[in-house]
Amino acid sequence: MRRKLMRCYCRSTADPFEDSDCVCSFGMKLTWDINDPKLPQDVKQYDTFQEWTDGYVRFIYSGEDKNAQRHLSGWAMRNTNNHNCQILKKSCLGVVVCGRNCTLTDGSKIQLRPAICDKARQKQQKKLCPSCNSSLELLPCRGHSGYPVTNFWRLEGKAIFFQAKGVHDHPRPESKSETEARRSAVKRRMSSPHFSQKKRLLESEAARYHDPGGPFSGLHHLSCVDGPDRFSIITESNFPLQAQHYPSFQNPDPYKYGYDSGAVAGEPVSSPLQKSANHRLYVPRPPCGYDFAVPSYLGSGSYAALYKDPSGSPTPDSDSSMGPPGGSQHGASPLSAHDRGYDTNGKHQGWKQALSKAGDRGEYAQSPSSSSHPFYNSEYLCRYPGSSTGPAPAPAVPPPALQTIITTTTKVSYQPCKPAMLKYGDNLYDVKNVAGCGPLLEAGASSAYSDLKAPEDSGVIKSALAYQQESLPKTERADSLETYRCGSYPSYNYPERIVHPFKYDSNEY
DNA sequence: AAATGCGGGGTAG
DNA sequence: CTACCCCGCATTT
Repeated sequence: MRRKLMRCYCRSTADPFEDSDCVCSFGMKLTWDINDPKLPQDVKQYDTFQEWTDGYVRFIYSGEDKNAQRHLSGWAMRNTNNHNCQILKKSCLGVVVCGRNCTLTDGSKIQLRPAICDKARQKQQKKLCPSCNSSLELLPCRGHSGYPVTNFWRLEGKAIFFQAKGVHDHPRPESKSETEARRSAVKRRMSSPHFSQKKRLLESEAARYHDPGGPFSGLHHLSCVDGPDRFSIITESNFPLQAQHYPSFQNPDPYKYGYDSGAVAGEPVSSPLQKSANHRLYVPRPPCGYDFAVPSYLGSGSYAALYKDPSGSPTPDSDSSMGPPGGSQHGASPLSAHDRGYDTNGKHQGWKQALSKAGDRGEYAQSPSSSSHPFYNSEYLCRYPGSSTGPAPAPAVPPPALQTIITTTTKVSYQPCKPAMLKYGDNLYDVKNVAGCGPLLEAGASSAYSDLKAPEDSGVIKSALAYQQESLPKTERADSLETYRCGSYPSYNYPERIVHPFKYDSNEY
């Protein structure tokens, strides 16, 4: 095995980040790309699991982390074949919303988690909005140059490397744990003796999910009449932002508790009320509060405002749920970002795209937009803060503008499964020693890591980071450059969305 | 029934 | 070639 250089990966990376006080994630401190033939070998510090990653971030989790092992994500990610058995690629399905973008009395929105299974998703989309009865619509994710945001997972020795590319341009769906919790709750309910009776009641009053006076009146959501997966209601705030302030995942696995328990995941600690409180706090969302990723575009209110139903068009195809770019469906050509009125997308699209490209592997994008692109300069957050409100017609132009600076993902070594040579930059590495499909570098590289890729990260990440930084308390723009390598902070991403699983009494099931 | 992964195939730039 | 997407199949949950 040829190790190319530094043994201690840490050393090779920027040292400024080595300090423990650095606010960046450990993964972001290191310079690596999921596609690198060799990843840092001697990782001694791992990041805490991040449920809601957004933007161009990288994390290195412990191989012991259950969530990482399951390749979990709060976003609805589905497996995508990248023909690379060493790297698991997953792309975002977006979020299912009410075709009319109806707003509940409490101002919340319905934001369902798209079913991962194509078949299930089709079914899901045939259901109607529990609140207004209009058809549900799948908002595809197009945060990565018009394509869905992608997440990459790679097991390397004892570490699980995670890399995300793209900035979600849609609200967060109900998290997996929440969905599960809700389902189980429903199940319990269904089995309960009183179920039938209740069901009847619910049905007759389907319309009043949110009774203002109820116990949860302070919260946002309603009960769903349709079934567990029917929907989750979320406050708009859910969207971007705030989450990060939520200190939830500090421990290595805290997250898992959420999953395992019936409790709403992620909110280990708070009671419904509390959540609510948090929620509200963040709602107004300060322009600079998001984790980095997304932006502010959606401010709470904004999202709502923007998303007006256009024609109420019935849900478009169901199954196409996925494929945006192909453009075929959903109108979604990248540009058309939804004609559905979901302007949000459009607005950010431009920059996002720029980002995305840059994000992947590149350096700063030269594209026009890049220069001014929010992601590229810390001004972004503040600039677009309320953008939601603003006009911003976004150039919904797709990828065109960007130049391909980066290669997106899956690129690299494509032959992982077969012993062969990995091409890296200009060099070829013989990987035969490395097990074919096995842990690629693990064996061979025991200690080597070629620090090659730098270009991309720098650019991309930087921007992303800078972006993230905004959300950090003291950090200033100036710092961005310095810290750009840092990723989102663990404690940040946390969904603040509140959902009341138990309120979903619905019937089905 | 769904979620997950895998891998063959096809398409577009 | 690269980067995506679609599909079916098998395995878990």
